[in-house]
Amino acid sequence: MAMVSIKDVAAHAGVSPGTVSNVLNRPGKVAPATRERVEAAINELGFVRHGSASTLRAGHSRTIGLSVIDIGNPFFTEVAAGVEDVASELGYAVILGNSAGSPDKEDRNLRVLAEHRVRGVLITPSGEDPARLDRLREHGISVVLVDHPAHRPDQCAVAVDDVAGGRAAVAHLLARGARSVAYVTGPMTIRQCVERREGAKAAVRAAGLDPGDLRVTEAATMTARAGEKAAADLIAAGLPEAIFCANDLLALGVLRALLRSGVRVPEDVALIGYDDIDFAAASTVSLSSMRQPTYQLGRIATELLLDECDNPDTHAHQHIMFQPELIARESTH
Amino acid sequence: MAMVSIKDVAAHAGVSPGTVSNVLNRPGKVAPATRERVEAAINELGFVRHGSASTLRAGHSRTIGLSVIDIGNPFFTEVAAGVEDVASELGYAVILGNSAGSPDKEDRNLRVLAEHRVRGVLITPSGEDPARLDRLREHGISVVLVDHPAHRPDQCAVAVDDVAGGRAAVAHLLARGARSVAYVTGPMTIRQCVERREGAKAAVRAAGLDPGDLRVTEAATMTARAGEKAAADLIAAGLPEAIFCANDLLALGVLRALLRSGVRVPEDVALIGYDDIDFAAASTVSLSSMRQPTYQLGRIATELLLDECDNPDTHAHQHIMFQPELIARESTH
DNA sequence: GCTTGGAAGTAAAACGTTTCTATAGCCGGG
DNA sequence: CCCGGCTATAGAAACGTTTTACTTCCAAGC
Repeated sequence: MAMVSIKDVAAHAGVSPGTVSNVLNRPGKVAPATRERVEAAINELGFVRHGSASTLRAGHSRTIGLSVIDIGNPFFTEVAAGVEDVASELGYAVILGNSAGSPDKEDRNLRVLAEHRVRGVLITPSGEDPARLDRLREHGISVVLVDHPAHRPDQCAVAVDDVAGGRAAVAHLLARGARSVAYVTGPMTIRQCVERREGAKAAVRAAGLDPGDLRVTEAATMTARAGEKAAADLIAAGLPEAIFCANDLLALGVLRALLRSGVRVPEDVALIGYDDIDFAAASTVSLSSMRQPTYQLGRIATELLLDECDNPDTHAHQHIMFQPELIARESTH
Repeated sequence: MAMVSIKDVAAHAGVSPGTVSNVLNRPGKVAPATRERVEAAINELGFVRHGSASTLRAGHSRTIGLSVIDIGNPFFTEVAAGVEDVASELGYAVILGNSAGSPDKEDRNLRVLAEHRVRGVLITPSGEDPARLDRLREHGISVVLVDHPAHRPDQCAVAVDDVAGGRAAVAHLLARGARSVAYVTGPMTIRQCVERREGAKAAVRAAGLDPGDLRVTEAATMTARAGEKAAADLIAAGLPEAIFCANDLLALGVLRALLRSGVRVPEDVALIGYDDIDFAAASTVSLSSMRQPTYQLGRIATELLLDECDNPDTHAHQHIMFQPELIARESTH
């Protein structure tokens, strides 16, 4: 419980607290001899700077927030890895918030981040209400959107083209000869789900079919378990020739349920997922998917955020849009 | 940038700052009428409490740290989900640190947590140096070990019996008739890897074989990619009849490499992993594994930590040891 | 020899809370 | 009518830093 403060260090080294602070923050401003004496005192006493006091006085912290929709989804894990790498390179700590798809929980998390006076927030918003994010900005907290287009011009965003992804996925299924396609999606409150559906419809239309024929099955969550349930529903209602899932977790669940029911993939039904998580390649029938530059998404978003924080004058807001890539595997052979 | 402070709220509501603080922290102590007036002022002005100031004055924060070895491993993700759920139920924020297996990085993360004056730390230590954790305790930061036995009696720990797990896994392989077994492990600096090996040796010995015959292949990281490489080495050196992998990520990599080389699983080689991550059941050949109560690990560790923080007087330190469970699937049929 | 200027360090104020002590107002009992 | 004992609130100090303005010292320039 030895609360060693900057004063103790100062006394021990025979200097004033201000000088210790200078050693910590602007070592160039203090004479080498004194600096060494102070550093020795710091080590001897086991001094650890009190971050809150520092934040309070300096008016800003070296912490950023990361709010994701589902920490159990490898997609977000990989984003988080990219974020963490950049943040720790630049000496920032990351506070993680998992909204679990609930706007309420997301709100609570954002409030916690606001109270911590984080420098900035990286968020994959689960709803479509920009007002909450604007409120953060009013408190001087920068916001960068991850896997989501910008709400406004004076804001950075890093996204992947979901309409194009949905189109490419379904075009691939149709090119294999499928005439009836089902879309298994998560909640339609999630933007990605909506846009991938729009892309899917566009592909159906482009093939000269009726986009209204795209059968949409909405699962409550984007998990493998929900995928199994969706597959059961599809089987009960009569299977289409091909299934497009809004993410790989759903697709893996669908695949498991289909195989358990004796449905052959891809012979009876072709299947494609989205995200190309590592496990897609390793699954029972290896899963076709739409690959996204996930780790890069996290890295670049963090670089943008920290640039905005550290160089507010020269910072130029950017809207970055990646293109997803089709990875064809056994499930659509 | 409107920095609304407690003083502004006080002025707006016609009370003193102390009263506003009471409304925030001990609403019972203030008359209903005044409370309402203050709450109205808070909403009207969009006041957000400055966490750093609060932490500084109160001497403690409502934040805990979580330090894991590999955030990309679904095992830790699920632990993190348990941690996050409990923490957010009790109004705590979680700062996540990913050591990526490097003790250096872990040290840096712990330093960040110490500076933030987190209330406590949950950690799956990547090395075996208790001194660093003791240093945290000296700063008044409680520590609970996750998936690791306690270093000392006055400390909580939640672990799973890795020796028993290793023994059960290899006993299962031997019961299927395998005479030669290889152990594909991560770095031997990781305790889990060592103990699972001890268990494996015990099982070999119990079967009347020479424990020295357990072939050990050490991978640099516990990832699927490292597993693929380990499998290549095994193939080059001559395959055993069965392979036990220290976790499912390694096992999935081994499986992928074996199948690609035309080795049949389980006909030519039986394979078992560890952790029973979700994807084990969904893989090409469904993977046998040792299941651990992962989510519970995170939940219980957090409950212990927060109990230690919130009720230091009545808190009783606990060492909890779960038993893993064998899940047999196709890969060991 | 006197000024000027710079380097090195000190002293004190400030950041926004929480918490302790003090005080004002009120009620009921004697 | 007064006083003890409440409750509700005010006021001020303190938490550990950072930062600004200031002092001291010394060397160089004239």
